[in-house]
Amino acid sequence: MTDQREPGLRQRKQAATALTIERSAVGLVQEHGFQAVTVDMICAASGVSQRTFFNYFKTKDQAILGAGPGRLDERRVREFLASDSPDLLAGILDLLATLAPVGTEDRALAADRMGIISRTPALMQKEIERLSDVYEELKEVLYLRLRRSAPANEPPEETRAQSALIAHLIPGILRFTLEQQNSGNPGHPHAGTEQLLAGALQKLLPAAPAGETAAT
Amino acid sequence: MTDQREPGLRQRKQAATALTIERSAVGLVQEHGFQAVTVDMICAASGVSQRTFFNYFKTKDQAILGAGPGRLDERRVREFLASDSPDLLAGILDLLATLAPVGTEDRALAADRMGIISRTPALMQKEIERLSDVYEELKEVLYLRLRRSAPANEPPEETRAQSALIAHLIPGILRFTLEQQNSGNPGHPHAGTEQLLAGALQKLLPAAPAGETAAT
DNA sequence: ATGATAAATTGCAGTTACTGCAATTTATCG
DNA sequence: CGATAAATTGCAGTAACTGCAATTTATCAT
Repeated sequence: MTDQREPGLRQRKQAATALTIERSAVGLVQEHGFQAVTVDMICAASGVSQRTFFNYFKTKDQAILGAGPGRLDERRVREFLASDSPDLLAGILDLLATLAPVGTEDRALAADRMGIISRTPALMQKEIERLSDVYEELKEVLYLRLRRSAPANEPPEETRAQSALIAHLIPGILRFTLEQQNSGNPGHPHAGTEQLLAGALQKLLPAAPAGETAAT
Repeated sequence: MTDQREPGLRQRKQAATALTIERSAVGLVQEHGFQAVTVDMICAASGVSQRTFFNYFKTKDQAILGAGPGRLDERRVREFLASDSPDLLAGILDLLATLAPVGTEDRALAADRMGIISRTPALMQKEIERLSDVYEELKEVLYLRLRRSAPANEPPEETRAQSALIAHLIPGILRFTLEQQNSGNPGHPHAGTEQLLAGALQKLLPAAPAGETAAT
């Protein structure tokens, strides 16, 4: 196991430049719009060479959206798994909210990020794409959670498929809530989404019996 | 109104080269994989200059995935709107199936396309992205259809939101079904998705009453 | 058929994102 | 302080894509 006791001047500097680059990127996008910002502009604003830029971030998008851990927050996951609340959706959204626009760093940056993401369709697209990396994990977590509340006669296979399906549904829901809160009434966060979803799905599905678990 | 009575040698040639390019693209991807195929390769295989390539297709992806009309098939839409089947999901999937991998052209190409798309995650991503253009339309169609079956006391606003939500959900469902039919049992197309969805959503939502339309 | 006209094809140069490699700077540690 | 390894950088190159000006090619009136 490689130790990581002391922060070290080196690491500190590295973290600093990473932050500088991200801030420059977000700032420039705020000022000029996503399209108009080039990597060279970000480099100039950050005082690093283009090559160094790409040492820090694999893509331009990553610098703007933040490196962001491709993992769910452990503590939240545990809470979610332990929770007995029937409102799964809220739990899931909460789970994702932590990592969506936030990295591990400062608040202002995260807020700015959130702003430009929800204001720029192209960026929202990318952000949701970026989030896809988490779905694998979400699927697993979901499976664990679903198994608890699943009836005994339900084959694990089905529960698994359901987890996968729900995980796939999440980006859409996310996108929808973002879109809603962006256009029209910017007041309430994602209140009512569940009701909406409930109503919508009752119409979507053939019979949707409320007490029977399909055992075809 | 600009007339389009005669096909014209010109238009014919144009359609031909478009097809040639698409076929070359798909063929090359089949042979070398998506990553390894460059625009220049496609151009060489099609006997056109790179500039011409980009006159026909805005992006490399478009050549591989097909230009595909960003619109739903009129006839199908009408059928869908007229239908009384409670199985909305099936209807929607059917609606989308027509345009998903198919353009207006030949079968073999469409089949090959379908193959490489479902085999290449990156391409599936792009394909679903490409489909997003249709969601606006789908949302509208959905609204029209939903309004019919909606209870009288439901505000149109809510129906509208529901349509939007469902439209956003579709890519996820599509992705799921593709994933399912790709891995594991390649037998049945998208059978059981509805049951799965029903089960999953009963768990997703808080109470999900089966007779009441939420009127918060 | 023939030449004028407009459209399509092409070449060329340029921009932007991104990569590999080799050289140089810089932090770290004995 | 000097050796070592890591980070930064420059440079050259690839690949997608765009604009513009020149050229080819289909179309159409004569």
